[in-house]
Amino acid sequence: MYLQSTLTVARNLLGKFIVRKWRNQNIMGKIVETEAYIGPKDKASHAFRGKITKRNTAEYMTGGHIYIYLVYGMYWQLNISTNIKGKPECVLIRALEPIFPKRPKVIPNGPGKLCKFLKLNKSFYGEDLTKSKRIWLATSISSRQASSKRRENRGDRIKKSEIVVKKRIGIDYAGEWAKKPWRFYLKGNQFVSKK
DNA sequence: GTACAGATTGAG
DNA sequence: TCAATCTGTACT
Repeated sequence: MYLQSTLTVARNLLGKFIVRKWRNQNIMGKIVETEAYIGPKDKASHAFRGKITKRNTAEYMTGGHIYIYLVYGMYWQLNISTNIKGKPECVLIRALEPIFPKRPKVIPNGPGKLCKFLKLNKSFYGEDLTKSKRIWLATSISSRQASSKRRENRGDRIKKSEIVVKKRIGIDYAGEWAKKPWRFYLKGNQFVSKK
């Protein structure tokens, strides 16, 4: 799943569910927006030119690990490493559609707010999504909590025509790379970030 | 030790 | 349009 090319994974993640166990309840959201970062060639990647720092080592991990870091001193960014060990590629999760709670205080319609919604912080750095007991991915949701929207919650049924491809956000400094169409989101979904 | 950028956000 | 806010990194 996570070992394929980053662009493929970024696409495949759309419509999947993130489940986060927190205080005896499962916070859930459907992924509606992702971006691909493909180092070392990608200037917008933290691993541009193969740079290895303390901050970005998780990006080099084998697919399925969490790469989380702080930007602007305030906001966490949730990434999932992709491809094999040693390839600094990852997918940034930019927005979720809240499933539970359905009307959260913080709406996860942006990468910073998404981490607030899921109660994520540095303690998740390098977490293995395939093994973790506190956060994992699901392709569909069978829980009662999501039953009212069961029809929309078929995470594995995203059609190609429902995916919009655009250039990435907030990386104008990356020149040519900023124009790459490596941002994916679900057409018409109200929780996709703006700008 | 200091300087400074930064994959954002919400208020104005 | 713009400032808040702070960690990691690259310097001295």
